[in-house]
Amino acid sequence: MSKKVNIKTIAADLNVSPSTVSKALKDSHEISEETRKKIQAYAKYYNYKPNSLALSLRNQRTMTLGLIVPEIVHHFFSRVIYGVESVANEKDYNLMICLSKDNLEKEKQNIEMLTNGSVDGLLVSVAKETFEKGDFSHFEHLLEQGFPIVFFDRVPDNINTDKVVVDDVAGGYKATMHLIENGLKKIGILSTPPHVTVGNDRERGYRKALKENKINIEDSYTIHINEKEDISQQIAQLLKLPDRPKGLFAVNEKYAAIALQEAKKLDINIPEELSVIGFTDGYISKYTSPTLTTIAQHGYTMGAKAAEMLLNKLLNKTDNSLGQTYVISTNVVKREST
Amino acid sequence: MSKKVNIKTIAADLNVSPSTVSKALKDSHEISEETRKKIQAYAKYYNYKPNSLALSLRNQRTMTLGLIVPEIVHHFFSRVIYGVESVANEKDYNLMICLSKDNLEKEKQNIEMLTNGSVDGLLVSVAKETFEKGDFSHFEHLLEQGFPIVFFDRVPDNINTDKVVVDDVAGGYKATMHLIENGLKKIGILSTPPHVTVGNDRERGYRKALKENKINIEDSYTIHINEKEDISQQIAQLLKLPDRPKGLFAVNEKYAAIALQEAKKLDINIPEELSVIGFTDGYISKYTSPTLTTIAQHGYTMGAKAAEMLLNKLLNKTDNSLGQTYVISTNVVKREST
DNA sequence: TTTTATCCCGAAAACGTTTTCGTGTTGACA
DNA sequence: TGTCAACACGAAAACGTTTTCGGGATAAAA
Repeated sequence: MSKKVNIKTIAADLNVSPSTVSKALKDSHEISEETRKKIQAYAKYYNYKPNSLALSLRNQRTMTLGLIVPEIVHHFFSRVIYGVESVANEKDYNLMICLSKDNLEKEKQNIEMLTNGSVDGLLVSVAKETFEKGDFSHFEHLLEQGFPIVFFDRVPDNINTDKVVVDDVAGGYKATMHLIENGLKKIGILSTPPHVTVGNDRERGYRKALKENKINIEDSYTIHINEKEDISQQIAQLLKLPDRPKGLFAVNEKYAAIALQEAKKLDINIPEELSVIGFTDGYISKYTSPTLTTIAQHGYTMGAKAAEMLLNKLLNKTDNSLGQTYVISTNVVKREST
Repeated sequence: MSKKVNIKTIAADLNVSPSTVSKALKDSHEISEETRKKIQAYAKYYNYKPNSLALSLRNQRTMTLGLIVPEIVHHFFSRVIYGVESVANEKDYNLMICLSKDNLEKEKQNIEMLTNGSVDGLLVSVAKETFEKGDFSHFEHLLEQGFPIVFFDRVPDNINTDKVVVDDVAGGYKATMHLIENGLKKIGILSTPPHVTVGNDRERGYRKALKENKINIEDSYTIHINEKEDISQQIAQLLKLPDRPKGLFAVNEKYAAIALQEAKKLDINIPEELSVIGFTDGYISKYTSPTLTTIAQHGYTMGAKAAEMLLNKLLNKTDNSLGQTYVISTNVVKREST
């Protein structure tokens, strides 16, 4: 069990001062070649590595970014993390990932933890509960202090800060247009309850597309899924309508996949009798049968962009760019279900 | 933009010494009630929070755990992370998550980063490339220094250390037995190349089950998928065999899902003409049609257990438990595909 | 021989904490 | 009035770095 060395122990062992060791290790010209070589050899042999805590304390920066996501067991967020990690690593920044579990209290705890010196900046996607309760005080507090922070995907509406989002309205519009362009007119939507902004926005896009094409909006074609109850059954109801839709836009991948399953049970052929389009570039879509056409959300890009914005704030001290919003555009990924 | 306060600024503002402030904030009896109240009120008002860097440096522990995973865009690892996070949080530990991207060099970098004081202990699932190249020196080094570390899932074989794994051989055995118990005799396997240990182990379980039931092992029924080429096609070949198997064990979820797709293309009814069983409690299995029977791998449990073992090492200084291995058992989750 | 420049190196402060050990003041008591 | 305990607080060291500044030694120049 070889002991852990640090600058002071090296200094003691070699009968020099800590300052000399520090300088020697950075190839300072102040140190004679002889001592320099000696110290470097010793450091290498004993595998000296500077303590990052001490460095952070001294330099007043940690070279790590904080990342708060509601969930990690979710393909989209995994992609985001991947994107963040890639650009952070390129600039020698590390990541500290925390889960809020869509819980306000946990989110506050995370914020507190991370902002007590552990990280230089923060990337956050806000918890559902935070939206429901409308309590953004923890973020406002941070912004007052000028703490660098960038929101992504689920962003607070009425806070003026940097954010990167996907254009959900346009996404819903594109999805619906895709169905319309395939000659469909009777188009249903599987959406979320109205307080979930992403679902709501996508639904707005859906309505916009229908209106523009002068298609009547049939109320019974809109289902607001209640996740507390049996999802399959709610979807089946739509499919059992006497005059059921020929096209179906699901605001997320899960609803789309379940719709596929239910259609199969009811012997509805896809895409001949029913076209289905989902949302999110997830895991599932590629492996359902038929494979699912979806709207790609570009999680990787979103993470990368958010990290880039944050790093810009950290590196260019010129804080002119206040309250920028970057919008990631979506696109249709055509597969077998339409 | 309210300034950030710390003990020294509080001390200066209140005309007391830093030590007094520190003690007052911890309700020390050494401090008079009057000063104590005053300091606490001030701290609360200015929202003082101790700097965790300084604390870590001082206490020589960071209260954070390092976690290195090969991939995050993978449902199984997401579950593991979730498990780790849950037990770590319960003990007031934080998480620092790094991705090795199945890359040896990146793994080494991560190790370096994390072990320079940033974390108190390490949880790691080893990168594929590390196995291929057989270079475990970075881990051995750490173990020599007595650095607390627990491996999970993909663990080095010839290093004596703490690990938690799933019993892959037994899993493969159970999967095959499930098919046999359904009356099947002609059973194929979709496996990985032999150097991937998990695939290899599962295949061993498969062979064991066949042997025990005196079923002849048909070589053409074993496919070692080469991921560099078209996976669908390789699987289709097996299904196009004149005397094709009636049961199919896929060593991971992806292969199983693709097999389903290919079977559909060939108009093979599932499960009537072909039963398929996968491995891993992933995302996909629930949303394919038919839904997939799989072997549940219990990622959450694995993460939780690994974290528990590591925390035990950290908290109970009694380091008697050297080289423990905890095995997580698998079980069949029956769905529609069998 | 004295001045000056150059070369090497060390002391000390700083980052923000905690904790041990003093120490000055007060009041009680002999 | 002198002694002693109790009380309330401060100084300093420590965690592991980096950096500024100063200074001793040597050699070259005056």
